[in-house]
Amino acid sequence: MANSRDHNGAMNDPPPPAADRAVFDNPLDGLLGYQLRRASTAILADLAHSLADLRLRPTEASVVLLIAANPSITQSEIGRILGIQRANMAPIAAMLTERGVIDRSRADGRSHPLRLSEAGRALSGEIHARIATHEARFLRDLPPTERAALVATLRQVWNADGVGGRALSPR
Amino acid sequence: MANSRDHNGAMNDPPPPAADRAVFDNPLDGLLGYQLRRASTAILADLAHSLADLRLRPTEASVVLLIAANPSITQSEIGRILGIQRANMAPIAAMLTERGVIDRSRADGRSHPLRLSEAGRALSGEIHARIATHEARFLRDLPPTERAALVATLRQVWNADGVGGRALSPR
DNA sequence: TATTGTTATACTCTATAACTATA
DNA sequence: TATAGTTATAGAGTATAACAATA
Repeated sequence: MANSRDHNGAMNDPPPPAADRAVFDNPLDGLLGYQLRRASTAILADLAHSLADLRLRPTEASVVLLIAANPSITQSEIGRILGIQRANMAPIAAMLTERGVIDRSRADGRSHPLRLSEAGRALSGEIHARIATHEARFLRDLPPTERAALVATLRQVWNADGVGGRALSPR
Repeated sequence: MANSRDHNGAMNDPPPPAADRAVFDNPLDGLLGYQLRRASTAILADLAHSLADLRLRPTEASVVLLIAANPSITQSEIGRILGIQRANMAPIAAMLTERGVIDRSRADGRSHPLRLSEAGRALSGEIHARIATHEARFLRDLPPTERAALVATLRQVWNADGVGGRALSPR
């Protein structure tokens, strides 16, 4: 995966020709969308690897953490917060229930408040630990002040509904 | 990283509790991986929408731009640069050839240098224009100095092979 | 032996439509 | 009528294994 030798400190100077082997120009290198995709897939793959022996995928682990922080939250609410369709939450909730990670009370007849079981709380703690180690791998080369700024800027990028309040890509 | 109310270094404070409706805590909000995934999926969906009437998906458009910038590049080389498996490049190159976007010479017997056709160059120009507009939508709220810094920081995140030179998630 | 291109296949995430049962 | 949960299905990106042709 690592080929492009470039790090151009500031913007996008093309990398200096190497003379001994072919050098290619990557016109995507200065694009936010490209860098987001590459960074996101790299960190996601590493997270998947970090969680693999827990038999949890990143999405599933994120659901566990959200339930841990919000006992009695419903599937639909989780989906709205994490950007997961209701339809895609169903098999995740079913799997976590079947594994004994969550308890599904029945409050309403249609709403099912979700809570972690005892085992689920232990699992949640383990997920936290894995994620902390995982994140540190990617953040260790960034000055601490830049870390928070990066996260905050990213939050601003996808939460930007625009100055006029209109949403981007209103699917 | 637990679930405290979150630390955003400077920028977005969490929205003030509304008192009339339930407020949930998102323990993922301070995580780099989470913010990367949300930002990446948002911008990717917008890009897909921006390219839809060209009948190009983001990946395909990125291949066109890379060929435009590097005439005679091979499929394998494109894959190495963009992080696309050789196996996944094949149907993309076949489709672009069938549509008359690229010309495949046969240099080698096994290497096929790719070049844009006349129509391909026009398409490449259109892609550039679409992407410029698209990127501007997500960057317009960021001070210009922060834009380049953000892109450079993201590049650093996924290109960080670590201080010791070992690669992250070496699949 | 190594590389290019290819086919087949599978997994994850995402998306929509349609259904039920409740409210 | 609107919402919660579910099922079925499809699209897109990514991944591996295996093969033929070529170097």
